[in-house]
Amino acid sequence: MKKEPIMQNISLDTLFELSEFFKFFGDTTRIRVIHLLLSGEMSVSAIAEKLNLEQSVVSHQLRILRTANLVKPTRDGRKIYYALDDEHIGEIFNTGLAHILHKKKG
Amino acid sequence: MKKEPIMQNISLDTLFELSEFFKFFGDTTRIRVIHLLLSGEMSVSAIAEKLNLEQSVVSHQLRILRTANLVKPTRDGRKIYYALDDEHIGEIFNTGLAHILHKKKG
DNA sequence: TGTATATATGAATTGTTGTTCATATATTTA
DNA sequence: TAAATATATGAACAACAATTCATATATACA
Repeated sequence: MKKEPIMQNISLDTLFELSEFFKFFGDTTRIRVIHLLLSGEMSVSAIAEKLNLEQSVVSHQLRILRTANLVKPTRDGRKIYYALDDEHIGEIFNTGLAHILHKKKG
Repeated sequence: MKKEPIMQNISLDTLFELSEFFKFFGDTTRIRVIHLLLSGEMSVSAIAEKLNLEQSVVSHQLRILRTANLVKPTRDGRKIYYALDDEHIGEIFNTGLAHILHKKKG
C-alpha cells in the first residue's frame, strides 16, 4: 500500500518546529544514543561505555534530548536511567533507516 | 496497530549515514522546500517567490538536496523544475509532522 | 550576435553546534 | 562527615553550515 503524500497547509511555525525536531536525529552521537535506547532504558555510564564516548559528551547530548522530551530520566540511587519518551521516535528512526537501506541496495 | 520498535544490529557507518540523512530535514529552508515539492515539481524562481527567499538561497539549498538525491532537476527552456526524487521523503516528512502535531495537542 | 532571463556557484561572513576540560552537584557508603 | 561514584554543567574552542553578495553559466529571443 503506497501512500501518496498530500500537502496540507502547514504554518511557518510548524515547519520550523518540524525542522528543529529532525535536527535531533541529525547528529551521529544522538542517533547512536537513540538507537541504543530503542532496546530499553540505560544509565548514562552504560551508554557512554557501550558507545565508547566520554561521559560528558553523553550527558550533554542527553540534556538536549531531554529538553526536547525525546528521552526521560529516572533516578535509581546515583545512577540515572534514560528511556525514550515517545513512541513515535522508533517509528521515525525506522522510516529513515528503511530509506537508507533501500538506497544501499540501489 | 502499534509497532514495537525492535533494535537491530546497525553498523556505525549506517548510523552515521542515517544522521546525515536526517540533517537534510533539519533546516527550515530545506523543510519548506520539501514541503512545497510535496504538491509537485516547481521551478527555482517559483520556489523562491512562493517561499519569499532569495534565488541564491534556494539554489544553494537545492544543490544540497540534489547532491543527496532527494530532489531531481528537469530543464525546460531556461527554467529548471525540481521534484522530490524519492517516495520515502513524503513518508518521513509526514511521520515527523504527526509527531509535532500530536505533541501540540498535549 | 547582443541582451534579457533563469539558475548556479564561489568567497566572505556570521551564527550555530559538538566536543573538551574542568568543576559542580547529588547520592551512597565507610 | 569524608571519600567515592554518577551525572550535570559552564566556558572555551573548533568545526560546520546558512546566508549574502557578486559573478558566472546557460538558454531564449530580438
